[in-house]
Amino acid sequence: MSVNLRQVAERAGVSVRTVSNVVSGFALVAPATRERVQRVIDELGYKPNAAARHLRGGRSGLVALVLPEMASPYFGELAGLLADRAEAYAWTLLVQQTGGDAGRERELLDGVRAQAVDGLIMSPWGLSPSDLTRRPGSAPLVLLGEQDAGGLLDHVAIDNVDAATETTRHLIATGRRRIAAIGLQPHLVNGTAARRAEGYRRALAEAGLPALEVPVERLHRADGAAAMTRLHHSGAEVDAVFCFSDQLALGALHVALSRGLNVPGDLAVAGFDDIEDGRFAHPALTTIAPDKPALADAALKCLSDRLADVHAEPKRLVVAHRLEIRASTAARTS
Amino acid sequence: MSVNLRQVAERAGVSVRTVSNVVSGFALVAPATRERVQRVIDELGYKPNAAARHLRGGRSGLVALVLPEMASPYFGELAGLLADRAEAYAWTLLVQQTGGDAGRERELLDGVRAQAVDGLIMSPWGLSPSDLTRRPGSAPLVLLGEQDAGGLLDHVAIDNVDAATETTRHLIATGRRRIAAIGLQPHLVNGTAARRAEGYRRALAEAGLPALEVPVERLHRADGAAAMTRLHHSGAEVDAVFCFSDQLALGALHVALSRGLNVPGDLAVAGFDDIEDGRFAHPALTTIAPDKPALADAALKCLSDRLADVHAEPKRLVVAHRLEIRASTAARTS
DNA sequence: GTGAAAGCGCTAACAG
DNA sequence: CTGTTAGCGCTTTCAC
Repeated sequence: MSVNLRQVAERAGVSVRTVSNVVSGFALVAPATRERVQRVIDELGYKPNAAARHLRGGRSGLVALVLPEMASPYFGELAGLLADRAEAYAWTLLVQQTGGDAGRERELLDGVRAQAVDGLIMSPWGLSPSDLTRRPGSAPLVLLGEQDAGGLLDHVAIDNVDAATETTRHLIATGRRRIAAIGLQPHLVNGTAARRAEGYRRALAEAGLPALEVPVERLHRADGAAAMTRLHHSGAEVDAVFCFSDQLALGALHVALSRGLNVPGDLAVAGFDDIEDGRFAHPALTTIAPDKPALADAALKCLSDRLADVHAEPKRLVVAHRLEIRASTAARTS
Repeated sequence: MSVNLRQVAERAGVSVRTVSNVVSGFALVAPATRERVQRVIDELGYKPNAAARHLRGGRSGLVALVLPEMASPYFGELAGLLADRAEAYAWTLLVQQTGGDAGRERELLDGVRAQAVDGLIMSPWGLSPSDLTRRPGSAPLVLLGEQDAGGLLDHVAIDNVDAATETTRHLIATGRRRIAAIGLQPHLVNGTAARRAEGYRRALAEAGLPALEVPVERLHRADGAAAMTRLHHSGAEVDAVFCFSDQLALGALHVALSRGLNVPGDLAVAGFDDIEDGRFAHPALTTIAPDKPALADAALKCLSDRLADVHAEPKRLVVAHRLEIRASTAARTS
């Protein structure tokens, strides 16, 4: 078994209290004592027991990250950033996947783990904001994504309406007139797709252009491909598609290229999220680039603030985004 | 604060022992008592305290996943599979990133967290197998990837030499004669790239063809792009590139297409890992598809077996792979 | 500056 | 079948 405080204390000829002081570094200890104790700690390879600290102090040093899926490039990047930056708060990240399922989200929110972590960072798809406010006493929760919970929950996100408006305006500015949107998810309560659709419609309305919206089941490449195929079969003449995620856009792009379309000549394609794939696609994908490091920092900071003051006013943090214009939406040279 | 055993016991008019029995379900409890206690548990919303259980029982229900980076599609997919399947073992996954850095790997392996988890699943890049065997008493470790630790460590992997041989033979069979390999990492002790290079050389030797190896710094798309650019500038005439990861291949593909090359007409491109990107690239990427679900299952099973018997003989588990032939290496129609 | 001891919530050995 | 209780390793209050 591993070494404990008492063994270190005995060996160093001091009490456990003193060893504890040396380890935590807070209380005053005579320099000579401190050095002697430290030597014994190194010698014995003493490591404080996390379970005992947790039990005693009520803090585990663990933060749960609850995501629809880690394999998605967007969430993968975000998880990586969060894991790295969590270190500044002495937190370790624990990841749990929901598949976007409401039942599973509920389960993870109410489960044993939710009480054993210092906080949760979650990107809900299935649960509505009002569902999310109804939770028995588990750890503080910070949401990723715009969630209209009537100011009752902390959340961090970009301004999706604005980003979508900007993207659609860009497509219009490059001379496109028949612009389809791929990515509405009518079956989800999650408002992100709805907000992007709102921005899309707004820009089209400004220009007096008609909207053409193609719903999808999920947000994978295959869904983008299927939507593009449906769009094609519908006979709709389209000169641009705005996809609500880069994955959808890459799927759509794949189908367009396979059908022999010239992108951006015949069809412009824009995405959302700025995943690495999109930068190396051919043509490279125009996209909305959220400031992901800022998003990760904001989420952690928000959680940290909440822990410091449980009764503070819930925050709504908006992080920056940037329209990243690449080859897939270049203006037609006609 | 939250409810504990004692409060449930008092309310139900039984001892903590009985409540504990009801919760764990192991010991015998009279049906009437069980029901009464269960009702109080539900009423009070009692949830067992993970810290106390951990302290008492020595098991945290946590498994650390130590990876170079979560944002990489391959590791993202694997992490997702592991997180899902860990549930069958009642484990929650905790993820830590190393960036492939040896110091960081050491740190995570020896740190406090490594003692507070039931086990670790790790994909080492910086530490050599012999480094990995030198560990003070932390939790059991299962390695991902072929690690020649002289049979001292549990590890699960595909047969990299075989997979690379197969891929190279395929390129030769489609009529390619000047086949470059992109992805050696001479600065890393990790043997994976070396094994793939071995398979590549073997197949070339069989056919009496020369090898042309391009090293890379890391395994991102940008590195593949840089390698392809260097290859081009070197003036080497090449009709196929075998990249040791799909990310490298996608970077190389991007550069090739940007230079106006026809893929697969002028140049065949093959990758490794079967990430979703590759399937939707244009042309779709030929690749080695490891059986990732099997890999995840094997790693968890291996860890579970190790926990059950600390002194069992270390295992070397080999999971299946399949050469997935797609458009990027189609035979030339000349 | 340092020691003694209580107690966080749980499990399981011991008693009945 | 159920009650009582020691103790997992740590922090911290209280004494000295």
